[in-house]
Amino acid sequence: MSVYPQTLAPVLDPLTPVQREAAMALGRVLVLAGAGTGKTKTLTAGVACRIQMYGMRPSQILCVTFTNKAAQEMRERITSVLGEGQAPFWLGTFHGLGARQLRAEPEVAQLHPGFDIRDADDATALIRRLMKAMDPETVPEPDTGKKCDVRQVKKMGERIGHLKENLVTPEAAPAWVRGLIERRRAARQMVDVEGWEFAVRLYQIYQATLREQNAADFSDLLMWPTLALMNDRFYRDRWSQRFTSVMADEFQDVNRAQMLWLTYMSEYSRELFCVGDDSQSIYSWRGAKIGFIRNFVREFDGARFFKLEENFRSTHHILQAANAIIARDPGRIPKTLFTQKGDGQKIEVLSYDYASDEADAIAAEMGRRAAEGVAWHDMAMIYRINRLSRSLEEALLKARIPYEIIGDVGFYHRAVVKDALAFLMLAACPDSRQSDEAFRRVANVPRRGLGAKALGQIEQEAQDRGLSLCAAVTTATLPAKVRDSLLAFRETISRIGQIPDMRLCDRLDTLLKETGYYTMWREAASEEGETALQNLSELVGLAEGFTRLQDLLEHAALATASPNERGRDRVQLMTMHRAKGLEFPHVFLPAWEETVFPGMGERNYEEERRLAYVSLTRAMQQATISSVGYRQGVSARPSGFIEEIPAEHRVTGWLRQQGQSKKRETGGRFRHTAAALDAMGF
DNA sequence: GTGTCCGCCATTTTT
DNA sequence: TGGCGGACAC
Repeated sequence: MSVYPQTLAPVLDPLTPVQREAAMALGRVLVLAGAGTGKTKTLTAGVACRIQMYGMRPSQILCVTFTNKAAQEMRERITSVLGEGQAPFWLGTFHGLGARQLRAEPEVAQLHPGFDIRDADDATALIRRLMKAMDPETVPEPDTGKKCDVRQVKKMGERIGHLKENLVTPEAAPAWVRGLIERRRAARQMVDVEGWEFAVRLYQIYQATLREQNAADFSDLLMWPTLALMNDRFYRDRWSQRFTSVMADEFQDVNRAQMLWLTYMSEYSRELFCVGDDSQSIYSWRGAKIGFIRNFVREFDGARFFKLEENFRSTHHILQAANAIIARDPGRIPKTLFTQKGDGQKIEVLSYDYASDEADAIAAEMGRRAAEGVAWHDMAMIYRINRLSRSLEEALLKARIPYEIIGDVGFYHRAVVKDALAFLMLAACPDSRQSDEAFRRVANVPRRGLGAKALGQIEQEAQDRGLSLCAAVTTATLPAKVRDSLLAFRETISRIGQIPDMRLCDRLDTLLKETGYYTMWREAASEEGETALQNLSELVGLAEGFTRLQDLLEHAALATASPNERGRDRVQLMTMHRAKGLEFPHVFLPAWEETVFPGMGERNYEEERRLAYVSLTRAMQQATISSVGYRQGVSARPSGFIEEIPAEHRVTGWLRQQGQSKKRETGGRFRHTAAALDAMGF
């Protein structure tokens, strides 16, 4: 056993030998951490070792995660172990750290200090607008025949994102796409040539517009620093010499830009510590490249490799089921989870006639378990697609079971909140093009008679005279009524914007008051208006914590979680993707049917398999899989994944089954507990 | 020109 | 079930 300083005992003593060795390892390190094997714990210990054992300063450690939640958790853990101020200064999400790096030298993205960060919604809105503005005939019309419907906009947004993930600038895009088309053709794959060519043109206009507005989208935050690291030796030296160690969480999910960023940032130190699990790679559709984790050891000569296989979460049957399913994932790094917990319960496999039966039965069983003392929040329903939550929700409502759907629109993405921030933005710089999008958003809220025509006039005027939209209002040719109301609006906004020494939150409150925004919602006198007002007061309260507008805006763009208190005692509902990283004693997995799960098309079959692995390994004590014979009027058959679970680890019917449904006797294979039937009123 | 109603359509979504 | 685009009426 290795020797380590006494101060590290609280961190290292509780670790397993492999975890400890991994945490203490230096150089290029890959820790393959199976589900529930203490990934975060090991990473945290790694940070602690670097500081306490190897004498690195917290300011010299770069530690990156994907989610704010993970970053926050790490920060808390490190602080609790090493003390206040000991967490790395450069600890955050890829986007958060990229933003920080870009703020330091915005010129690498051809931006100016104080640039704006556009979230996904903003970017989509901009793309939609630009697509509409482009010659409509050049917009590719797929099967639907619609001009530029949501799907088309989404697809184009994805393509632009794809280009950026691959570090393709607008200038380089035409050649790159030509290459892509060639490659696909050579591989005899279908290529949407016209669509891609359109995407390139759109990308160029989109990026030019962002630049004009001094704004960066999410992908920019990483693409431009990475390009600078790649192409500018001095930039690279400057940045990589800052860090004696670079550490990454959820490494299986990194895309090309992120991988290169990590590589360059650690070029000087040659210290790159990555933790992840290739079996939990479920974001390929967002650009994640599973190859980076699978080829890590080959890629970096002399890299050290550790495998964490002892699971501290689930019981034996659950792990065996998960192991059996993931064992068939081709190309995986072999890994077998084991536990010292007991056998536990076998996986329950159930089938029903209809989706409503399934939902009712799950609700009833949840009620039963709650009656036996299981807390509501210790039970979760995890499904493949959001659409399924509706029927499940209905059943829970009917059974009066408290539930919470994880994955609703985050607080900062709500329209009201974005409106409010737009007022602030507009007030801060009405005469800058940077606030053009803010103007578009709220100039007509509440209604000031500004429609497409009038906006067109303003746009024209702004274009001709090089003004911001807000400034162009003064001289644009507009109907008198519209002009007057907009001028009044403009006056209000800039007056409040210029009040000196006003706190951000007070300014916001005043803006909302005087622009009639509060009144609009109050007069709506609807439930929606009610929550809007609540959100607004919440936002005003939140703004108290910020001095600079830019900080509030950045926080709003990069943060997602609602500031609401979480963890009330409710059953948790979420998608499989959302469930990654979480754990629940009781997990229900409905709709394991072919075409639902695995989803349609065999293209991403391997990833669907990994989703099965992720889903099953969320369960600590009991996992219940179900399927139905008919869903939405069409017959369905059980997911192939079900029979991949060895028979000795699964059982058909509720484990504590007490009786069979009379109603189902004819069907034969449909079973329910007596309690479930009672609850259903049979 | 703008506001409103209707009908169509949906994977997964860490930032 | 809801978000969006498009067709209509003021």
